Amino acid sequence: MSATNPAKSSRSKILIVDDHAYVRQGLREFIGREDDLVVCGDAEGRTEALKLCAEVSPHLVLIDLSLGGESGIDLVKDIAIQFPKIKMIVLSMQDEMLYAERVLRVGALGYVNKSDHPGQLIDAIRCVLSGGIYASEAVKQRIMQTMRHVDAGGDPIGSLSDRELTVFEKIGQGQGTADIAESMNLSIKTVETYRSRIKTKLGVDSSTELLQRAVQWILGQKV
Amino acid sequence: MSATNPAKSSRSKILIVDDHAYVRQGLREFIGREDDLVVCGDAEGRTEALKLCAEVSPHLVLIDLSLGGESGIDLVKDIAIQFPKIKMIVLSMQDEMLYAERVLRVGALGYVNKSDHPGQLIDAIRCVLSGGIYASEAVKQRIMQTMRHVDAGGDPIGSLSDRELTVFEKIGQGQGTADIAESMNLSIKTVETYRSRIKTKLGVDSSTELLQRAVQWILGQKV
DNA sequence: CGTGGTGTAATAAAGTCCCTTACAAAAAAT
DNA sequence: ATTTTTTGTAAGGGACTTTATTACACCACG
Repeated sequence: MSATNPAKSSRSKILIVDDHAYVRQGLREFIGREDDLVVCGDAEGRTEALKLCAEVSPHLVLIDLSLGGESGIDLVKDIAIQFPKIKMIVLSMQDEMLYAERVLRVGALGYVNKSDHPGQLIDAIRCVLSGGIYASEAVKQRIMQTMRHVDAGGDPIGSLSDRELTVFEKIGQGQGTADIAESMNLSIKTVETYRSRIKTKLGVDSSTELLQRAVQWILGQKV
Repeated sequence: MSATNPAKSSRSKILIVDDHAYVRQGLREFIGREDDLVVCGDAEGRTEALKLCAEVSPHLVLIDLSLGGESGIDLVKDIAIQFPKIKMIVLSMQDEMLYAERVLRVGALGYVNKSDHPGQLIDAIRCVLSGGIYASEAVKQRIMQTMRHVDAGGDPIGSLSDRELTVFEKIGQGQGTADIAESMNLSIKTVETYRSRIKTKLGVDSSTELLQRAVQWILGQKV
């Protein structure tokens, strides 16, 4: 059978998950143009996606991170557990860095930005289908940078020392350096040292980013 | 000529502006299925959109609010001034009343949510093309309410001016003052002024709190 | 026994924040 | 129709924060 029509039988089945009908339609179009790929279904939300994974056994699922209300990350986790053979690529319109690491850690094999050229998505799909991991240069570098300071554990926040973690939490609660120093009975200078060590460990450059990460962490890191 | 083929000559020309290729493609599909409408072009950003308005004179422009870096509101303003006859509908993925009001005030005639059923968009297009103004019940009610007493008692974020809101969003994305100044082509000093006006309007004292609020707003606007 | 991470803190230069002022254009109020 | 307020833009200057670099004692791990 495969000998009769290798082209058709080797088409890889892609499932699309996005909460916007327009995006689903657009993705169908772009993917449908490739003759080694075929869209085998689309889902608006998580339950529908899981149902289709079971029914059509896609080779790869394309997941939008912001599934209106629901969290795309949860879907990634669910699929990783329930269907370990299905590969996943996450599509996001958010600022890369924030989510790329998380998403790759919980089981996705690729991360593509929605505003990238559609050709990149196709490249990513082929790359992941043939056993690779796909991420932009920037993301890869960032991950390397973070990994450098982390021992196999995964979560860079786990590598913070006790005092560093305390400071990190207080930062996330909106306290400034002076407040923290006071509440911990330390010199401002000491708190500054912790801040800079935290920044190094998390691979963060600016104080704004540090605060952003801390606030997110405090808000339940559930994205 | 028009007698020979009335159906074709009366098709209304629609221009699509969205920064995501997938959404543009999806919209093309959905709109193309209607036989009284035709997509006469699509643009990724503001300059391209304005160029196409001049070249193809669309009857209606469909504008995505979040044009990656740029602000969709500015585009609406530009088109309203340069092409007063072209009608506009704004598509947004935020289910925010906040944007609807702004956008209708600066010249759009319709506001549709991206996660609504595509049929609603088609309804909105027909409604606007035949001289109406389209907004969901909720939006209409909210506008009435706001018009009655413009004091923004409920949502202080609603009292931010357009530029202030843009800055607020960028703050929430983790951009620092210098980054924002650069991306908006403003002086750092100007951005600082917006920051302090935002702080006054939101009743926030420190920059840490400001960032915290902005991050929360960005991460789902309902924490 | 030294090597490295942790807890503490300082100095100095660069940068940011905050308050104040300014002024033109647009919008709202009177 | 004119006055007042808001918006968009920007600067000056003092206070404060951040960043980079250095220091040193302490404890633990190999």
